[in-house]
Amino acid sequence: MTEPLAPQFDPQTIEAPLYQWWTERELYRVSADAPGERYVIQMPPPNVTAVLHAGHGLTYTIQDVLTRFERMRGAKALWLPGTDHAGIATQNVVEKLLAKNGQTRFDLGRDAFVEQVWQFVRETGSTILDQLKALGASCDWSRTYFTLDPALSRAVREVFVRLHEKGLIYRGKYIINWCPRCLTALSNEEVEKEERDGSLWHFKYPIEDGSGFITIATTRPETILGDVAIAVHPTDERYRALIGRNVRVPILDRLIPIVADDVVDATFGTGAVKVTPAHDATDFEIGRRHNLAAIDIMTDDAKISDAAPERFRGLDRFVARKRVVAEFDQLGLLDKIEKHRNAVGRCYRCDTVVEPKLSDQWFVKMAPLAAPALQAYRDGRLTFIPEHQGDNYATWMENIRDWCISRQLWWGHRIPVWYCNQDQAGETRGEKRQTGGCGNIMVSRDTPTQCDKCGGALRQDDDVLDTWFSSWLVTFSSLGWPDKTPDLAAFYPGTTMVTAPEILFFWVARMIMAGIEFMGEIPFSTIYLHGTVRDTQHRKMSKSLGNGIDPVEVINRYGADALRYTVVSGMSVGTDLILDPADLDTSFASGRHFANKLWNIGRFLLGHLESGAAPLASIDPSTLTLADRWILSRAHETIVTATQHNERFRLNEAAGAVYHFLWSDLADWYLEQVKPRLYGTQPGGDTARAVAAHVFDIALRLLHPVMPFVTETLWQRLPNHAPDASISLAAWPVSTEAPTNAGAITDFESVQAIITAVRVLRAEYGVAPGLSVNVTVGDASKLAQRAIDAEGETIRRLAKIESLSLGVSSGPGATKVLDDGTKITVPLGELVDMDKECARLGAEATKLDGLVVAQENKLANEQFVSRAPPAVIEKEREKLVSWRTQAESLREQRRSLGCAD
RNA sequence: GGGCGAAUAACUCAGCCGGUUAGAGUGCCUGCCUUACACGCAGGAUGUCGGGGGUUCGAGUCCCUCUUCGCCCA
Repeated sequence: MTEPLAPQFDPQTIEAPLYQWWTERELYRVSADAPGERYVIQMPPPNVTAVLHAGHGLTYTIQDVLTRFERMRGAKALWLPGTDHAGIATQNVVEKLLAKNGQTRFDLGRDAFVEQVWQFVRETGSTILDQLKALGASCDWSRTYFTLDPALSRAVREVFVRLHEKGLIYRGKYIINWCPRCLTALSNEEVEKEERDGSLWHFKYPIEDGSGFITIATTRPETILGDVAIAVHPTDERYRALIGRNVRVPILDRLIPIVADDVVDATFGTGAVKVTPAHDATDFEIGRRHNLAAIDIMTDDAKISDAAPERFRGLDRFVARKRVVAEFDQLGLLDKIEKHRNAVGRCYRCDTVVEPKLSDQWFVKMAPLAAPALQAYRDGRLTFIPEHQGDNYATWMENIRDWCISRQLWWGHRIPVWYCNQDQAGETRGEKRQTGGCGNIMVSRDTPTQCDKCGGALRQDDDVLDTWFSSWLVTFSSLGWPDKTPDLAAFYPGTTMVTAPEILFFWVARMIMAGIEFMGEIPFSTIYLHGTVRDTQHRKMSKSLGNGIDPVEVINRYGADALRYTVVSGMSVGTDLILDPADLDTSFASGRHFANKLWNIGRFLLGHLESGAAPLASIDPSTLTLADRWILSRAHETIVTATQHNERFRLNEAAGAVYHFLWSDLADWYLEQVKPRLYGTQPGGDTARAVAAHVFDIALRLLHPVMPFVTETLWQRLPNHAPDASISLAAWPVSTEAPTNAGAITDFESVQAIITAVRVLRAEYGVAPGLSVNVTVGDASKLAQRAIDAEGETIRRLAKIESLSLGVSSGPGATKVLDDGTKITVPLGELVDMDKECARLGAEATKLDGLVVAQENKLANEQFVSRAPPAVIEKEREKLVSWRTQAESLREQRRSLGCAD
């Protein structure tokens, strides 16, 4: 793996072979008995049919960074991958394929259809995993699971049976969210609410005795066909006298009562509402309280059913809505139509308007599971990042509702319930199910062959379980549960959960409940909810909007490292990541540029290390130059910063610190300083090589979690480690600041200040880059003198100085005053425009005078001096001294130039 | 309707426990093909820190309020 570096950085040629090398050597495979403290991240399993999108790119990069960081710190780090069978999504994909041939799943039949889905999954299921590999994901692939694997399916059944035994699973008729296109129930979380402009229709219902009308308001007129009552608030004076009387539903000629119920909002509409128990959750509750019938007026595909008068039957719900309105209008009973904004629920998979529908479904009673999960948060055992997400979690837990877990799909874990009856497959959903046989219902871990009561034939429930009913178990089902495996002991509970906030309730909250219920322990202690990838209009990236970014394309163009760095550095805790899908070049510029820079730093440095480098420890400290001591100090500062930020999930700050160290400190300053020693035009080459190799090694390690490919490529070519070692298993750097380096930072900063001052003056007066200048340093502070003593040669070279002398300059020159009052003067002779120079110095002096006055007032303020901490006061005093000195120095320079006041 | 978040340079964003002459990347301007890198080097310009009020010796940072935008829940 150590061919010479190509002159041009080409991520394509290094990344794929490197990943293969990591995989072949099984570097990220973790066994239960591996040494180290456990660190476990469960990968949120992508849908098995998914292809990588920008959101995946973000979340999986973060997870990989954290895993690689902890692995280098010596942890037994496991990032556990898998894929999700994704019931509705996958079934929809295959149904669409069938539709191309004019077929539906019903044409194939259940078994053939499911087999077809399996075949599809086998063909395409590894796509996203391959894409993850291109991203550089260091997961333990040997553990990859699929939620429909036999082992995980066994866990699903075990959980269903256990919950049933505890009385936490029940079957019941409730209003559920029904998708008339997918023909299945949806959980509350699977329904997306969307505010839209709609109408609020006011209809008049005649009172039975002909004494008048009562007017109701509704947003869904078609449901009038299922009306069984009118409800008003019991304290509503307007309607009090009418309670208990009957009204006639005009277009149905149905007589219904007026009832009083607390849930009616007297301020909404007319204060009187129609009650349709079969098509509205609130109405259902009212119906129960008042013993009202529930008339289901819709078929599964949202057409009007036989329960309605013949002229409505078979109409689409929205056609029926118009028809109902028209009929009221004809009868003169349409009071008015108001504009009304209301939230309509839509299927999160196909965007069809969801129909609240009365149906037989399986539910999990959630309150008993939620209580300990809420307690875990209250006790501080769960940490949310950002912190405020915890409140979201708590609110949801406090108001938890039962979970509808049955889905009328074919792709998924079939519900482990068997009915002893004569009814054959076909008309088996909910209310149409007839009970024959002995009526026994069996809930079983195994697949029973006959009724355990009468020995009769059994029929399994047709429905499958909600996809999340398997994914809420993965923190332990992926480790062998319900068996007590060594893996389970070694890797449960995990450590960190990293995911998008939108699946906090879908998945994260439920995993916590499942973990407590079945393992007796929360499954992870930290939940990092990162932001969302959005376009420049802050819209979520989505297929339908066509505003997505394809990470694979980005990787092909700029490399995974560039993608990863851009994503990590652009994302801080609690904020979204905005990228421009129309301009990938610009969006990924920072990562692209940095990867290239790093490559070239490596090319340069490694080119000078071919004959090896001595370990730093073997170098005589007295041979270290100021620059050496400075870069070593900076390296140690960077270690501390990067480590702390990574620990606090501030990955952007950590990456930024290393970026600055590599680019600004190492490349712009240290490598420039060290060149003569490397070239051999100055002595001290061994020391220079040792220091350079040492700090570069540190920087590569610090950067490795974010940019695994470039860092590995360069690191392997560094001397002083085993030839077949991988940086991904190298130790995370530890800061051990050498005492000899004390003060190196301030001293070298003075070197930088002197060089910069000369460069500024050169630029200001347009001195040709090739031309050397003379420089005099006046009023040199001790600091400046030390800097010149230590790095005079560097100053001369980097600022292109012919002669550098201490003392007062003679003749006209251009001057810069440093923070400590040191005057840097370039005598430029006739090049200097005296008026301009006087004005420039004057402007700077004036600006400083302002600062000085403000600072004097501050320090004269009794309140400040008595109340501010001593350290702050000391700092402010130093500032005042510095500003005064500078101002004085500038004025002095003006006098010497003979500037007019 | 309830809850939460955001508003800082032209753009995308940092700024952590209140004390910096308010930073980075990109873009822009000037000059450089200095044999690691033009995906580069050197220098530069640009800010009522959304408005108003308050707390404090001191506010981009804390509190209140208004405006605008976004998210979640009903």
